Amino acid sequence: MPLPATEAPGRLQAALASRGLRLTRQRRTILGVVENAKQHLDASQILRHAKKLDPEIDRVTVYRTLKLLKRHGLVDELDLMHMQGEKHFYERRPQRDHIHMACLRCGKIMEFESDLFDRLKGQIQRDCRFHIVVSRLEVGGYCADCRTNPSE
Amino acid sequence: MPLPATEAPGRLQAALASRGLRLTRQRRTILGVVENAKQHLDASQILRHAKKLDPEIDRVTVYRTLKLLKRHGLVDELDLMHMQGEKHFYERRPQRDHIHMACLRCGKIMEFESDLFDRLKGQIQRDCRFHIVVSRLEVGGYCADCRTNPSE
DNA sequence: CTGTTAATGAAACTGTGTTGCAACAGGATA
DNA sequence: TATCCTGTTGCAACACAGTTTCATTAACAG
Repeated sequence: MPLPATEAPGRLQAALASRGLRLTRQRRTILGVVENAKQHLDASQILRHAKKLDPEIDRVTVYRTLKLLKRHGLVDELDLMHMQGEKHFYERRPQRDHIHMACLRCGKIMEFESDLFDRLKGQIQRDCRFHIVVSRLEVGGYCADCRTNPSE
Repeated sequence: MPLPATEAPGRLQAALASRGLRLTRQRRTILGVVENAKQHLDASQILRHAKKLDPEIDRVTVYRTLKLLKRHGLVDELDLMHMQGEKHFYERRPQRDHIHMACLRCGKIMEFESDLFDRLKGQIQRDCRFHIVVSRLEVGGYCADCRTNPSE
């Protein structure tokens, strides 16, 4: 469940256009799907949603568009600890990075922002003289519900 | 490049045995390969190394053994930011978690331990009442060498 | 409107990882 | 050391995410 979108819709479209990339019908559709998603979607889910809006869209176009968005830093790719096979999930890159927590029992995905995380990234950049472009912190474990109701 | 192993060799074998799992010839071979690896290896590299020691070994056995080690928390699975396709890399689980930094230009993988990382995980466990079983922090960006010698 | 050029769709292909099953071997027991 | 039970192996076939090739189509600049 991505954190609530606090920015105007169409931000991805605007970002692509400002980089001189062609805004095709298919790209608009896929961008809309990613932008308005209520959960993290994988490529095949994105294709399924996009096909409802435009039945002609092909899965290759979905893969190519996701690759493009990733390369431009407009979406982040997640593994969510590979709980459901090897697929990848996508979300619009947020203003502030967050951590993904995956419950190994109920499969729920939670997000968490933390100053410590921001400070840790600052430390990496300083101490290792490493310029961070993308970061991903995922943890697997057991959520509060599954710890208190292990019988359910 | 995994941090230097500070423990006696054969730790993985001992750990498997203590859990009552069968120590077959093939498992000994694969455990040895993982334990003595100088870099992070993926499944096909582990198979190649294992085949040199035991040409009869099958790739399916490698996959099954890695799955077993992962399930028992004896090895960690890494993605290393998917810089070389979708394969996974493996390393013996260290006493203390570390961060993996992948240079997007030269492909080098660096490791880094940090108190802030330990504190961040503590915060997650407390604030989210989430019991962490496995964690993975990977960052992609540009290393010191590639920042100072962008022309090479 | 037109031309250039990038994007698309369709099919075939890669490569990683999995499954079903008959044959085999670890290791506990006597 | 021989025997048995049961987990493990090897093989072949499979599943599936993601990529490549290339002919066709459509953005959008002029």
